[in-house]
Amino acid sequence: MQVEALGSGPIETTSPQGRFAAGARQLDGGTLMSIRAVGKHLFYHWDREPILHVHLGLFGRFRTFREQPAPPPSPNARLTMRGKAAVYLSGPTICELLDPTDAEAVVARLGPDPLDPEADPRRFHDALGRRTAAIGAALLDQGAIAGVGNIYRAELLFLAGIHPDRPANEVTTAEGNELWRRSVDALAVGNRLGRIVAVVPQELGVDRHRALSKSDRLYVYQRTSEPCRRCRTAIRSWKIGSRLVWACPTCQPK
DNA sequence: TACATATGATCAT
DNA sequence: TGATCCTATGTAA
Repeated sequence: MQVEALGSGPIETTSPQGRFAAGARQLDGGTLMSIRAVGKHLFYHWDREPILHVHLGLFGRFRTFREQPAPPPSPNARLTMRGKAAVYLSGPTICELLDPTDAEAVVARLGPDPLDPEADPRRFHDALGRRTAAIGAALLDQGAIAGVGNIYRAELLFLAGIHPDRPANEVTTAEGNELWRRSVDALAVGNRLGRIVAVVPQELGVDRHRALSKSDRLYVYQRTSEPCRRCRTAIRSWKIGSRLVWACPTCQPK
């Protein structure tokens, strides 16, 4: 957890790359109070405004160094935060400062987050009912459900036995409930383990907590032409929009 | 060294 | 739908 790692003292912030120089100057010397995650969006709350909003996107990455002294940041680090530990951010899609009102506006555009105990799954079901596009597209729409990405999309649809091309509004209530339930479970496991693990432990005799290879942790994602782990049918992949999706044609019939 | 690729999202057309 | 942004990594050449 970055809050604990950085500690309760003032944080020194810089932007070696320069693209967040003004923001880093504004944050410099502040104390980090808490970090809130909503879907893929992160909100850093300090002992003063504004709020730091970060979205890692496809390439973004945090590096945390607890040892003293920390190694120097890469020259293209967007933001460095140095307190008790050093945290370096590179390649984010979003790194900006927001007033609380604007931060709330970002959250308001997001669908329910399965990791949030207060999340209202009815908002997810309503969103599906309003969409005629494929359920495979709806699951990547952060306004329908927050936090699901391309890996979870493929794995959740496999777990729920739904073909990715099915129109979202033709997903039954039972299937929608199953999708939500699986999302809550799978994202919680991922959050706990720090990596995406979709396999159900009772199935396949797999222990989620063991150090499994990536392909051991998943059912369909990037397993094209490999046999389905349940029925041995070859996994297929195709594009929905611009992103590849994977599915078992037998376990997820049209 | 070069290129393809990647757990994402926005903008222009 | 396609181009674009951004960084790191693995594989091919």
